[in-house]
Amino acid sequence: MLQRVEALRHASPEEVRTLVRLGLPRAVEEDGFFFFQDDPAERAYILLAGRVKMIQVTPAGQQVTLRTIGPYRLFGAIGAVNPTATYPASAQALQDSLAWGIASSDFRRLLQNNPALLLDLTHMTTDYLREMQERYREMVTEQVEQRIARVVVRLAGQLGRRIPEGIELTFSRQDLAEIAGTTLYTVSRVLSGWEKRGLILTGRERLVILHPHALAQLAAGSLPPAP
Amino acid sequence: MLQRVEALRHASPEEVRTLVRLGLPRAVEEDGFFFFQDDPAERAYILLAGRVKMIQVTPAGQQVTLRTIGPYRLFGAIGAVNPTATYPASAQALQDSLAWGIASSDFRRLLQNNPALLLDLTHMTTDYLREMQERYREMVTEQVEQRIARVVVRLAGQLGRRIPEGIELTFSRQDLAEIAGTTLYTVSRVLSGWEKRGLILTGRERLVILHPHALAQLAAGSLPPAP
DNA sequence: CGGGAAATTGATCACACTCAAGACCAGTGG
DNA sequence: CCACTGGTCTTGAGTGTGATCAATTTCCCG
Repeated sequence: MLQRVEALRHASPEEVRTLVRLGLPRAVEEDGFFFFQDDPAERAYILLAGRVKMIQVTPAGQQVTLRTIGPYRLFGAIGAVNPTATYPASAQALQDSLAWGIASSDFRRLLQNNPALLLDLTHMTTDYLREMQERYREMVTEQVEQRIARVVVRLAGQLGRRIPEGIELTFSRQDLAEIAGTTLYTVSRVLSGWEKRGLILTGRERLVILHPHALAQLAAGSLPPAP
Repeated sequence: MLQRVEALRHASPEEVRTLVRLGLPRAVEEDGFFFFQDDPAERAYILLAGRVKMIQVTPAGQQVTLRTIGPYRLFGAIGAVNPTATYPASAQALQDSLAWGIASSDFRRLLQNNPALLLDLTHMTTDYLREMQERYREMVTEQVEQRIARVVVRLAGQLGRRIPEGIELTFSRQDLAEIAGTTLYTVSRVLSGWEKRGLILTGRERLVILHPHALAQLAAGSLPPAP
């Protein structure tokens, strides 16, 4: 099962067994938290089932979603590796979720003994860093509609389900707003506009992308926004 | 000289010598580029003198500054390590600058042979990632004045010079605007406001922080913005 | 001095946020 | 089976922040 985790591609079967032995499963129900921002980073997690979002909360209570995690992906690892030894964000379950937790000390020991694994982790980190840099630029320079399009396209690639009509996503307007850095009102208006134009179907906590290509053009800015 | 580079703390003297032998110096004058976004990442650099900004340019020509690099700091390394093998941003000299360039292949070989170095790089990357996540959240949730205050405080810590009156920074309004993700007009207005309030002195491509504490409060949001 | 870039300041405007009211929908219990 | 309830979503109206545009002014350096 853990072989499907891209972070463990270079782990030996024996090391995987060690991880299984040292780690322990942790189930969190919808809206529950695996850990909170600034808590001491005691464990790194591998998500086995469900969906988790990494968020930061401002003093004023506003939520910003940094990314969403799907099955077989690592989370909390930055905190586990970083010298500050605290989590930089909170991890909240979007659905009932199950993860495998590995103590940070075990995780670090594993990395020390296996440079290939450490290299993999570095690649994952730099990939994520690239993405954050891109999203930062997008946040600064692009308008809301384009940003929302980017979010939808990205989520479709990561967590979309193919159905006959197109690609289905299950996110509330609020979820999308927190990811795109806007309000649920704006998201609602934009999605309504797309539906009128025939690009998507919308529903409660659900949307179906009918024309992925058109959405991708919107995201890239090559298609003008609605009139 | 290269011992002062935090990325090489765990390099053996012999490895440092190897780097000196394998690398080559590269001087770039003000406004020149060390490399461009999306170019193949042929070298990683250590800045020896001057100042360099990492930027992304949008299709429309807008510039976003991701970070500024001071002496003895590494840049271009993410591109050199990442599997995509391209630079995620362009590196432009803010002043006449000198850097030591190391071929990516040599850099990767060094990391493979010395896991401690790789670990250091991982720490640097995760630190930077933390910072990007924070700045992303700030960009989404905070108002301009607060963001500009954050930029000024951060730059003061990294590149400020102590002078009798306070801390001196040499950045144009345009520079600050690109870092804070706003326009030079807004930066100008905000700085004028601070000067009227006696928090700073301003000049051409220059500002002096008289009351670091008050600015820090502005950055933290605990001091209300100007009326 | 004079040229040119940097900075200031005013006027205008648009995007998206805020607040408010109500419609819609899904699940629950009588 | 239907009414109720709570949460999600929609839509409208009003507003404010900060971008944009334009016109000077200031400053530095040659």
